[in-house]
Amino acid sequence: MNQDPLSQIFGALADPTRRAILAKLTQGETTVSELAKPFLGDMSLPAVTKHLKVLEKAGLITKSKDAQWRPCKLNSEPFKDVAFWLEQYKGFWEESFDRLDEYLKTVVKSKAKGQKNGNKKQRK
Amino acid sequence: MNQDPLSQIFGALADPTRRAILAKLTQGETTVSELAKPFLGDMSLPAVTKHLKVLEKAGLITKSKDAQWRPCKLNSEPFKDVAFWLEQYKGFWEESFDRLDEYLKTVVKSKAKGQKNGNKKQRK
DNA sequence: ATTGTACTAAACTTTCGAGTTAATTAACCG
DNA sequence: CGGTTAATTAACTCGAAAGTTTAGTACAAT
Repeated sequence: MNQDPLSQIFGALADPTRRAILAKLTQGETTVSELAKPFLGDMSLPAVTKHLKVLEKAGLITKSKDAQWRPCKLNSEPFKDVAFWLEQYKGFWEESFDRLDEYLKTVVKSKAKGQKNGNKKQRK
Repeated sequence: MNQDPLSQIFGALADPTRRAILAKLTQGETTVSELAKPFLGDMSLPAVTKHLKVLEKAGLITKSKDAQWRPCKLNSEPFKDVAFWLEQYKGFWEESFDRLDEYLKTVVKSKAKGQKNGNKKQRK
């Protein structure tokens, strides 16, 4: 896995089991075995432990200690990071005001290139 | 890779090269070699082609044909999917109004369990 | 002390992702 | 046609991710 924060976060989210765990945690803190229950038909407990470790390394959850239990809870920061990253694209899908603007920019760019390369076939 | 849409999307986003490509595409449609330029010091052209294929399979971009060029453009749907998924957690990080509510729920739950299992040591 | 419960660690297998180089297709140009 | 540019395909390496089983740690209850 790439080690930059966003890559770790997205990497952690790219698994339905881990997303299901996160969804469960929106209902509040729970232990590892509680979180594992829905998946024990499909995979072993150590597998779930590993998923939790991935989520933890991405900062999405935090584990604490309570006797032999390891209650897990959600962490908000990575979600904010994703939201912040998404912001960059909000403008993109929410309108097409600046479509014309973008189009004009690419036209200007290829015109400039055209003069440099003679009359070879150009894009646009 | 897991094949459900969200996993493919998040998987595609879990790589800085691919996110850089997406960022570039917010400035408008471009060809493969244009997109590849910033990375040709770090990796080969086929590597970039592969990244584009991952983005395409996730639905994040679309390739078209223009003579020997393959102009790529952004697709909004997957971004919407991510935004929609994130919504589920917005409430979680934006306030702690219902923290007390959640706390009370877990207390009620463990009390009920306590009465079923006698006086064995319980969480909370 | 011993047993039971909650969880983790270690060792291993298997699959898959990310990169490589070399060859190939496809389109244009002279 | 022959050459160039744009991009992909094929075949391969390498490492890491995701799962397994087995064993080990830590704490509590009896």
